[in-house]
Amino acid sequence: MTKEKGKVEGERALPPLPNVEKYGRVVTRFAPNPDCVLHLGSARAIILSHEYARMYNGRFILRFEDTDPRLKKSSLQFMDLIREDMEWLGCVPDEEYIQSDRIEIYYEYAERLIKDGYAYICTCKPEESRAKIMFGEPCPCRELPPEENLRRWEAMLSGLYAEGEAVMRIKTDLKHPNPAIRDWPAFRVIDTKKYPHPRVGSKYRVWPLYNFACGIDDHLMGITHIIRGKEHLTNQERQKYLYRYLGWEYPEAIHYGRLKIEGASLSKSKIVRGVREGLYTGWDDPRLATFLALKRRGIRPEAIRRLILDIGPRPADITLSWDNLYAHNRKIVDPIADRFFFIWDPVKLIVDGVERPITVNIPLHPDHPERGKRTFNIRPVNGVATLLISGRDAERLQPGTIVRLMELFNITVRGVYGDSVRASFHSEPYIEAKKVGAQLIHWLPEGECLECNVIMPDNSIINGLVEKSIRMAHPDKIVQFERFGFARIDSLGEKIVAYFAHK
RNA sequence: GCUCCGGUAGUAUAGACCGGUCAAGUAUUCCGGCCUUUCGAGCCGGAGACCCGGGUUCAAAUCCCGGCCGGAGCACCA
Repeated sequence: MTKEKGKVEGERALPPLPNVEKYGRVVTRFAPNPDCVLHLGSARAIILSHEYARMYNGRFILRFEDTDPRLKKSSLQFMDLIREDMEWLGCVPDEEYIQSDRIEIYYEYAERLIKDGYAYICTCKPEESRAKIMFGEPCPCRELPPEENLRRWEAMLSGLYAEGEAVMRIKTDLKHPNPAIRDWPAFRVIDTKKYPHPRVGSKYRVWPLYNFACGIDDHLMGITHIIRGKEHLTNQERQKYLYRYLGWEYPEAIHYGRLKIEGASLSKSKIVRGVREGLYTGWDDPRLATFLALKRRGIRPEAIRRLILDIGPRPADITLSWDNLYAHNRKIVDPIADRFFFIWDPVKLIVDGVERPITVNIPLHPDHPERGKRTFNIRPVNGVATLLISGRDAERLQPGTIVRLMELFNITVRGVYGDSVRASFHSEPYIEAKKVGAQLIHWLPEGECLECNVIMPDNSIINGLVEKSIRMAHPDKIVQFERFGFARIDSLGEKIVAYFAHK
């Protein structure tokens, strides 16, 4: 093993995959149930699987596991949204499969296992078989000869059993110390007249369970390295029986720990329910940790990728801090975000002693003057200029202090009169402000600004005004509102709408 | 209750398989300084961690045992 874990530009290299040399080519997969949009919780499986495939010049497969038309119903809409999410993330699969297309394949293997005496059709009441298994005792069905089981299987397929009346189980070890491993269920009956599958309707009424479909597919698709959460550890044990009976070798499996992010729920059912009930504004509600929400807030996919690479595949449970994501994103976004003045909670600033009109040009980016400038015009009336400053700054202006209006001039604060702040022109050069250590604040000329709503991560709205040059931007652009934070321009209509990313 | 998996600074991660070079590295966060016409970025410095108790050993973050804490599974869900 190499001692140097080559670090590229602050990006952590992933630890090597086990036994790569055993396989001709690394093949990984991401296998979601399309019953929700993707979120940060899925990021680890997707990005790690994709990254490892890329690292070893292998293949990355997307497999939709839509085998529950009843409880965890999938939908075509989610399949499309998942594909879009993955493309946005930069994890485009080399191949795509959908399990509801492969039902007949699963049937073939089911039959083979029954014939070989490794599986049986159990027609006991669900509670009864559960109890027997807990005690490690066989039910009468388990002892039936393969021919009888085959007959029952045919009956299952032809619709002779209703929901709950028959289930196919894989024989394992009834004395296994972990009851979860004992004779696990592989197929059940679903009344698809009542619960039609979104893709294949009521074509099938016998549906494979997770361990069967997943186990068969991982082998058939040549998956060499399975990367998934450690909640699947017992599933691995279950599936190993399947592999033994079929004479297959189980792939390498990496089980990473549970990922949480402070303050956000990564539960798919809660997200789906919340959106359906109108608790959230949609899949991209800023309070959610869905990729759609992160995207809308101006989090770049590359930041998510770096975060996940940072975290790696270790099995310890972790709770991420948003700061961690923001730090990555800031590094990506800071060099490209144009700067604008945004005044929240605006307060009038009336400055006297301004003898002539002034036009100032301020670079769109302090480090990249070549990118252009924005222009402001101040037209004093009888030596009095009316500007706007943020309420938070206004509160802190003590009478008598000198303050620099960024890129404009220095003022001496007189005091607050009514709802406006009064001040007098002090001097123009920046050096004067520097000499006295004056505070720098940003401003807008009255009449040269547009209304702007910034949607915050908690879905609250900050009302304010933004300079008219914001029209130079376009929707989806990430900008920095100086002394406020980074935000993504959402729309440039009558009223400007932006989503706050982070400081 | 049963089965399994974890526990390094506020957060995340390296080191653990193959004990010493780890009085523990890195990123972020926080604090201070420099720089800068942003409370942004950059640069420099600082603070901050091996869950606890035993054992093995010349030597333990690393191996073993016990405890504590956290998580997952025990569905005719995935």
